Amino acid sequence: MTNITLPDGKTIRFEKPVTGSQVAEKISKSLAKQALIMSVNGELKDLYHIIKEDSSVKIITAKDPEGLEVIRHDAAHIMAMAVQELYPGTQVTIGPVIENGFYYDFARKEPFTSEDLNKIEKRMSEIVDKDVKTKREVWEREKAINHFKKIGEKYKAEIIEGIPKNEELSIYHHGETWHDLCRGPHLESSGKIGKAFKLTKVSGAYWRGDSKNEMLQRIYGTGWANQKDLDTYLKRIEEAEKRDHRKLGKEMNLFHFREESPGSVFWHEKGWSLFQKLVDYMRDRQKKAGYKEINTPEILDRSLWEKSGHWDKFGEHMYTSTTPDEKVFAIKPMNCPGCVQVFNQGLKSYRDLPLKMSEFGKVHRYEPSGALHGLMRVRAFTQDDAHIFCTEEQITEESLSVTNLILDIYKDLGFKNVILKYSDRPEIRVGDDKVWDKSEAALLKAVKATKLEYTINKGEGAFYGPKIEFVLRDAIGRDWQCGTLQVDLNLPERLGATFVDKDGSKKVPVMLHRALFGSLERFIGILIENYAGKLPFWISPLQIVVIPVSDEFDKYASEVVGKLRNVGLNCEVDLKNHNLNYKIREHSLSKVPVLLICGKKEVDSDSVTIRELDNKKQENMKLKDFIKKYSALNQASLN
RNA sequence: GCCCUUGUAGCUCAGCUGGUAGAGCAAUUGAUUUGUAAUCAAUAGGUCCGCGGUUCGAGUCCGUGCGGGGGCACCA
Repeated sequence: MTNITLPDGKTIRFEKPVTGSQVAEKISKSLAKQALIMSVNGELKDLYHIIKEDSSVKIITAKDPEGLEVIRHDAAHIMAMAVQELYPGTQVTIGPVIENGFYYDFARKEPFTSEDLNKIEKRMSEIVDKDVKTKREVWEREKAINHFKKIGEKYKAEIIEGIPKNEELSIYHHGETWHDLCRGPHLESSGKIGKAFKLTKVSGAYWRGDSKNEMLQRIYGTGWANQKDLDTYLKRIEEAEKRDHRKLGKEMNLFHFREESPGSVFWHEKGWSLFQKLVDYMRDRQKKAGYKEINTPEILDRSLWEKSGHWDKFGEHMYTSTTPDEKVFAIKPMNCPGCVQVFNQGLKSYRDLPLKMSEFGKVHRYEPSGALHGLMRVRAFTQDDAHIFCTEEQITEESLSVTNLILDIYKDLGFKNVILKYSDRPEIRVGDDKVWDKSEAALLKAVKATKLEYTINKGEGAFYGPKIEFVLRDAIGRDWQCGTLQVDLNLPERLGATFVDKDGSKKVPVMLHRALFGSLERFIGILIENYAGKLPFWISPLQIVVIPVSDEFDKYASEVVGKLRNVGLNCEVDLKNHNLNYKIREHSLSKVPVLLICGKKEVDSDSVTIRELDNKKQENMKLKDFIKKYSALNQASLN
C-alpha cells in the first residue's frame, strides 16, 4: 500500500509501489502526457523512479521552473551525445543548465566551427525524433572511474574522483549507445525535450574555471518549453543588440575608440555634451547635499601607493611612468589616496565631521585586453567619487544619506528599479574584528532602513571594509551594478589621517568611499542602452533641430535657433538643400527629441510647429511659449 | 591574459577556387523650393589594419603583430 499525497492535499492510494508516470496517469491523461519529472518529498526524481513509501508527490511539467530546467539539462546531454557521435574522440566534461539555456564543455583539438554547430543541432533534432529512452543506473565508484578512464574520458574520471565517497554515483543512459555521469533527474526519453532549442555560440572556457588549466571548448545553447518561448527569447536578444551602445554611439556620433588607445574613449562633441550635462547635474546635487568638491593629481609618486597598499594589492592593474630622472610614478587607479592627502592638510576637529569631499577623478586601470567592452569596461574612466570622513557612530546616518541621494539621482535619470547588494567581511582582511562587527552592523542598518530589496553576499566585502553595491534594472530587464558605498577601516590609518576628538585626543576617522554612477563612461553606456538612444530631453546632446520648410524661411529658422541657444538649449538649424520629409527622417533616425518646423505660417505668427520624436502629432506654439516650456524641461528635477 | 572569430570608401557591406577593387547610403556639385520618415542627376572618394613570406602575380594563401567581436579568466 502506497499513499501518494498531491500538492492540493488529495491522497491517492496505490496497492503497490508506483512510478511517477503511474501517478500522473492516475491524475489525468493530459498530465501524464505533459509530465517531465516529479518531486517526491521535495526531492526531484525521474518519472520512472519507484516510490515505495507514502510520499507527497508533485508532477512537474514544462510550466514549472524545474521542468524547464530538466528540458535544458537534457538538451545539454543530447548535445554532448550528438557531438560525440559526429566527432569521435571528443571528451565530455561538464554541461550544466544556465540562465536561458545550457552549455557543455568539450575537450577536442580541432575547433568547432559555426557549421559544426548546425550539424550538431541537426543531429540533436534527429535524436529527439528517435525518442530514445533514458535509463538510470547506480555504479560502484571504482567501476565508474575505471570505465571512464578506459573509454578515454579522463575529465569524467577526474570528476568522479572528486565526488565524496559516500555519494551515490548515477549514470544516465540515453538510448543504447551513449551515457554520462549525472546527478539527474532526466526526462524519460529524448522526445520530451521538444525542438525549442538552438545552439548559439562556441567559446573557450578553462577546465574547472581556472585560468591555469587547459582551455576547453564550450558550446552554448538556449532551450525552452515551446517554440513561442524560444522566439520571444531570440527577439529579446535581437532587441538588446539594437540597443548596443557601441552601435548607437557611432550612429549618434557620440564617441569612438581607436587602436592607439584601446579602452579609452574619444568623446565627440555630442557625447561630451552629454557627459558634461551629467557632471553639471551631479555637481549641483552634491553641492546641495553638502559635499565639497576637490581635485587631486593624476600622477603620484610610487611611495604613496606603497603606503596606501595599492602597489601591493593592485599593482598589476596600474600604469606606471618612469621620469628621465628615474623616479617611478603611478597614474592613479583610484582617487582615495589623493583625497586623504587633502584631508590631512590642516588640523581636523570632530566638529568638521562628517566631512564629505567629492572629486570627478579620472582614473586609469590596466584591464586585461579581453575584458574591454565599449564604454562598459574601459581602461580610463571618470568616477563621480566622494570620500566621507566620519566617526564610527556616524556610519549609519551617512550611509543612509548616501543611499537616499543615489536613489533620488537614479530616479531622475529614469531608473526606479534598484536593488542593493550588501557584502560583509572576507577571509583575507585588515582591521580588528570588533571594528568589523560595528561597521557591518552600522552599514546593514542603513541597508534595512532603505526598505529596498537586498541580497547579502557573504565574504565578498573589500579587504578594508564591508560594502553596499547598487544594482539598477534597465528598461529591458537587465541588471547593472553602478553605485557603491564602502566602509574603509584601513586607509585613513595607513595614510595618517586623524581628527581631534572632544576629549582632545587624536583619533583616526572612518572613511566611506562612494560613487553614484560609478564610472561616468559606463553610466552613459547604460543610459544609451536603457533608452535605446532616445535620451530624455534634458540630457539629450542635441535637443532641438529647427527645419525651415524651404530656403525662404532660413532666416527665421536661424533666428529661432539663436533665441533657443540664448536660454541654454542645445539646438541646430538644418539649412541643407533637402526636402522636409528627408530632414525629418534624418533627424528622427538620429534621435533628436524635438524638431521645429518653420514655414510661412510660423513666420507670420511668430511661432514654431513642434514635432516630438516618435509622435506624429504636431503642435503649433508661440515661440516665447515654446522657450518657456522647454527651458523648464531642461531641468532634471522636472523630469 | 586564454580560446574562437573578424579587420575592404566616412557608414553598412559585396568581392567564387590567387589575375592589379565594387554597391547602397553619406559627401561634393548642379537642378529642384519642397508642410511632417528617403526629389533627380553628375562627380569625387581606397597603403583592402601593419609587417614579413609563398607566387610570374596576394584584398584573396601562410606566418606574425595590433585592433574589433563572442565567451573564459579578471573586475582590488
